[in-house]
Amino acid sequence: MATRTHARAYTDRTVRLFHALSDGTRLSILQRLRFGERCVCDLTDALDAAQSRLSFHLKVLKDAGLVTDRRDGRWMYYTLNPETLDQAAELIDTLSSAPSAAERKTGCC
Amino acid sequence: MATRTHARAYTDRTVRLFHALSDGTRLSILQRLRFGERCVCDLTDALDAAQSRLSFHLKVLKDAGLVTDRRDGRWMYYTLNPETLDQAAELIDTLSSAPSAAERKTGCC
DNA sequence: CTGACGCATCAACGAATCTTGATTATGGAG
DNA sequence: CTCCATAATCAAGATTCGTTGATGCGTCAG
Repeated sequence: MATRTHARAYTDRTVRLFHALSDGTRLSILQRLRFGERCVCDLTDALDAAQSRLSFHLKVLKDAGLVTDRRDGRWMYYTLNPETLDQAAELIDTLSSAPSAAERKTGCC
Repeated sequence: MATRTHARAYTDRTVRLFHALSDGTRLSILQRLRFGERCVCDLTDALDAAQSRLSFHLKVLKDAGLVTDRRDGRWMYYTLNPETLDQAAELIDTLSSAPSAAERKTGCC
């Protein structure tokens, strides 16, 4: 059933999103990016972390849609993606909200 | 330094919170709990999952503060904890908000 | 008391995740 | 072209996580 597939993809995306937020290094990166665009070298200095480590975490954040990147010469600049953050907040709001009439009718989920 | 310790504990708590949200089974549990209190047996039926598996995930959710439990006879009832969900939403809002004047003054983090 | 039920906990295993150091790819400087 | 800087990717190892089946603990019924 198509809706099943969609539900699956929806869940996968949500899982990836919260997984990306569930790591200290990645949260530190996001905190830094609140102050604006940063290149990887800025972050290695600020967080005192190896370059390959940051590349790894930046990829996780990017795959989750939490950041976007841009190349300028030999530098890669990373920026927060507020859209995805908003979606994350929405997902949480949904969890703490009462089920709709339609949801109550169909039982659940 | 005390503030360092506090910052560490704060980060740990945040990491645990989002980690708890980054699993399909746990998200399904939370979805069910939106409809109200449920015992473990309800959830094993609804999610078609082994009992020990649900116990494991419920513990993760409880340790993160996302649910609370209550014993009634031989049944354990689990309930959503909206406070923690609100905190999660706040954490995300902070990430997507512009840094305060004080934050900009002290550089960052 | 005894047996059954509901659930938590444990041990063991495979899978996923994170870190580190080395290698590769890309772009700019000389 | 050659060399250096920046960053992505890879391989290997350590750690954490999730699942399963077995065991233990508390509670109720008979």
